[in-house]
Amino acid sequence: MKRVLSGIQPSGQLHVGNFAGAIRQFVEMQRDHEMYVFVASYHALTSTRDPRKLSENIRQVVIDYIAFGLDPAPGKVNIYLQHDVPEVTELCWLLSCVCPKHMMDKATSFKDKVSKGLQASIGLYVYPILQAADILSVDPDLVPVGSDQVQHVEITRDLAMKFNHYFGETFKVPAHKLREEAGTLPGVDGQKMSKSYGNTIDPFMAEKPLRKRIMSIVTDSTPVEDPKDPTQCTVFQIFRGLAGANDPRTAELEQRYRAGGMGYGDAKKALFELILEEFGSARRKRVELMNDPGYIETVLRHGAAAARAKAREVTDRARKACGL
RNA sequence: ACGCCAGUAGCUCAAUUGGCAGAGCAGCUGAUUCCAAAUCAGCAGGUUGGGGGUUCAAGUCCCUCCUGGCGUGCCA
Repeated sequence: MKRVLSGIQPSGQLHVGNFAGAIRQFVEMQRDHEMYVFVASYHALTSTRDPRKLSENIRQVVIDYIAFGLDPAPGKVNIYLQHDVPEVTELCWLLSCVCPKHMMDKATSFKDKVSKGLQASIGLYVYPILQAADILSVDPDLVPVGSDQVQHVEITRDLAMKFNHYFGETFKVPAHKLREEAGTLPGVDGQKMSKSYGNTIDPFMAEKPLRKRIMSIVTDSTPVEDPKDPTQCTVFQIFRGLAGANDPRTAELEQRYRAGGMGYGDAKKALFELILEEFGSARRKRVELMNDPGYIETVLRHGAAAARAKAREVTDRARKACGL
């Protein structure tokens, strides 16, 4: 069984774009993979200075992932907090010492963030090394990522190979697995759905605001009676992204677009119903989980124990290899 | 460590010799619309970075601290 590692950012409310883009694939992968999923709490510190909010977000993202269907039962998915595995920071240091500075200078995510006006701490700068440590700490076979993260996995591979070259075979060099980008959804304004654009749809919202949110999706002004091109419509793209391209409901909605006589208001109602249906069990589960903090703690404790056992092995290997 | 510049609504910025803290955008509510967009009407938004002082009156002047940017120096 292949081992898979993935990290998630505790960046506040998740949205249906996250689900279609990544979470759903984790849920599918858990059937036939050994999975390690961690909350990137150290990484989060590169961009937040609000302790209360950070700890809230960390807890919430765990709840939301489980609500979405990640199964934290022993032997299924190991969910843990990054800072519960301090070995990661030691690995980060060992890797830092084989990382040429120019490798970080070239990292596009750093350059992007700085050009957007984010304050550049050393932590943000060496972020890819910490990420390499996350990955290498559990000897994964695969690291599923979006296209924006491919470079970071390449850096991980480079650092692992460099370390192995200098100190002998130590790290398993992981492969990245590009996530299907078909999962990318537009937001209510038609741009890519992203928290930073403020255009997300949160499947856990109360029904009334949720409905309003969906109704506010930007459309063109084609009259009701005219046929419409579904591929040009944000509402349809979101619908298809959530229901699936091969789902009969998607085919039916597509027909109604092409036939004419259906207004965008109806399409939005269909999307609203779809979201309530698809996320109904997640919504209920989330309420249960929020009322059971003890359970979340247990999950995290088990996850941390499993991840830490792996991380110790790897760290021991690395220490010995470099002469410590 | 020292020096210079800056900090006003979520964002970008105004505010005359010290004289009622404002605008644009974003946001929210309503009208309109199949739903949106656009437009119109309305609403909300603030410890002017914190504290102290001068004054009848401080965003504005003085002191101090904090944060950020830039520069110089010092130590390793």
